[in-house]
Amino acid sequence: MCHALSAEELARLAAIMARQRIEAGTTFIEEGAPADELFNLTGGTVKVFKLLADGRCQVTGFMMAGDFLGLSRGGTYAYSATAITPVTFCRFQRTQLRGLVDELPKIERQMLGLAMNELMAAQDQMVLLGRKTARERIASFLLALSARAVRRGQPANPVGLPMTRGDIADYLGLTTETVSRSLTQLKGEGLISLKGNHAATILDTGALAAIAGIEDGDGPSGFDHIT
Amino acid sequence: MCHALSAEELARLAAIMARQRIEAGTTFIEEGAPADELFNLTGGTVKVFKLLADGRCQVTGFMMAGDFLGLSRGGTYAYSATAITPVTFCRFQRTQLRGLVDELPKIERQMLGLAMNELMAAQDQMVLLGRKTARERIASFLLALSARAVRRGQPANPVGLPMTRGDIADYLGLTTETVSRSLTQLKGEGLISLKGNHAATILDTGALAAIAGIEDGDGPSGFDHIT
DNA sequence: CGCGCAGTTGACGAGACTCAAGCTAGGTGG
DNA sequence: CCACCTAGCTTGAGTCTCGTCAACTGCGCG
Repeated sequence: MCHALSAEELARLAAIMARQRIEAGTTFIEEGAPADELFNLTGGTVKVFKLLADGRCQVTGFMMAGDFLGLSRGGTYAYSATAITPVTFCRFQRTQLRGLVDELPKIERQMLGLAMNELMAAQDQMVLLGRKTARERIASFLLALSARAVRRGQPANPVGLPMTRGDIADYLGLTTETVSRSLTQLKGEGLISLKGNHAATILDTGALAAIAGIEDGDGPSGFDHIT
Repeated sequence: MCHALSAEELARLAAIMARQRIEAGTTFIEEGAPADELFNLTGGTVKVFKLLADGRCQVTGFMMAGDFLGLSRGGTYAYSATAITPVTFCRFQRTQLRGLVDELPKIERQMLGLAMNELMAAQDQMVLLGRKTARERIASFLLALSARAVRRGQPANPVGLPMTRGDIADYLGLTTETVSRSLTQLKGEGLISLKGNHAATILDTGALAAIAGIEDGDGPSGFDHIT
């Protein structure tokens, strides 16, 4: 990231944080609960989601190492978060971080960058949810996961799918059955192959991108600082 | 807003900005164009949208006075923006604002606040697009507009609808016809009344909120500073 | 007065959801 | 080491909501 913190600044951060590890399946943020803490993921994958009164679920994102969690509104968390693999994170008291931020504006700049990137991802997701077909959603999803892996210095293939089909469905605004059918269809066309339930290989990136709508993955990557 | 700028700071901002007025229908930001400028709306309503290759459109938001525009990625705008009423705004050169931000961290804090609020709105919209029925989307939309009006010190009713049915459809992930049918249906049930094509009155807020899923409008309002 | 666009209404069809069986894989215990 | 067990996945059949296509209405403006 372009405005990295200095060693001294990192040390100050370290002073107020606690490292922790939780197992898969643990819900460590609940929408509506008092928002006292912030989390910075260091490993594993987390699903962030919101529920409607009747239980319908929308996953708003899958978070990985480096992502921040704990967005709040009116003193309570704006969403729930559940580990879908074993997860490690740093935990901060909101009040402590607030004081630190006053002294280290750089933190604010970093957070602004993270927020902007999330906002752009959210807008891409709105296009997906509002206007794409099931097939297009699945293609976009696979490409986005692959692109994210590359950005993290991992190979583009195979694409890890730590979440269940149900989680994918709740992320893409579909049902488990439709996710399964679409994956099977893409496999049948030779565009992807599936390795067990939690990995896929993209065999024809071009064709998949054409289906997805050509915004190849999450998009190029970072935002340009300031709005 | 909680961290307002001082008069001196506002004056410094004023030095690098230009006020402007554009008429309805003008597209003043185009997705993919070089992102040299930032915009701060002072009046009117703007639709922000993204297009797919085949012309499908997703409106990601309707912006009003006080909102910032100009999010970019890789040096180009991440979305398009079109005035749906006559619009006034302040225009900044990105390069100039960047220099100013280095001197006035408060600006960054304000932008972080705006970004966070937009992010929360985007997450609510993802729930709407991914999991709500047409009827629920329309109910949510009307309540959100009404709540936003109240937040701006305007009456809750009637709700102004400056955009066309097509714009509403592109915002809610529906078609013009479905928007029209849903509005007619709610009117038939006595929950709302329609005044011409560009205003609605909410007659039964409770019933509408029950349909919408009870996150009454945009939600309480502001975020709590820091993630 | 009439043209034109926005909106409404209707008939029909398609894509995704629901409900219901089977199937697989990974983990457990014998 | 293997058989079982169960959650998760796949597949199928039928349904329904919403999209598509088309006609009509009504308002605003020249």
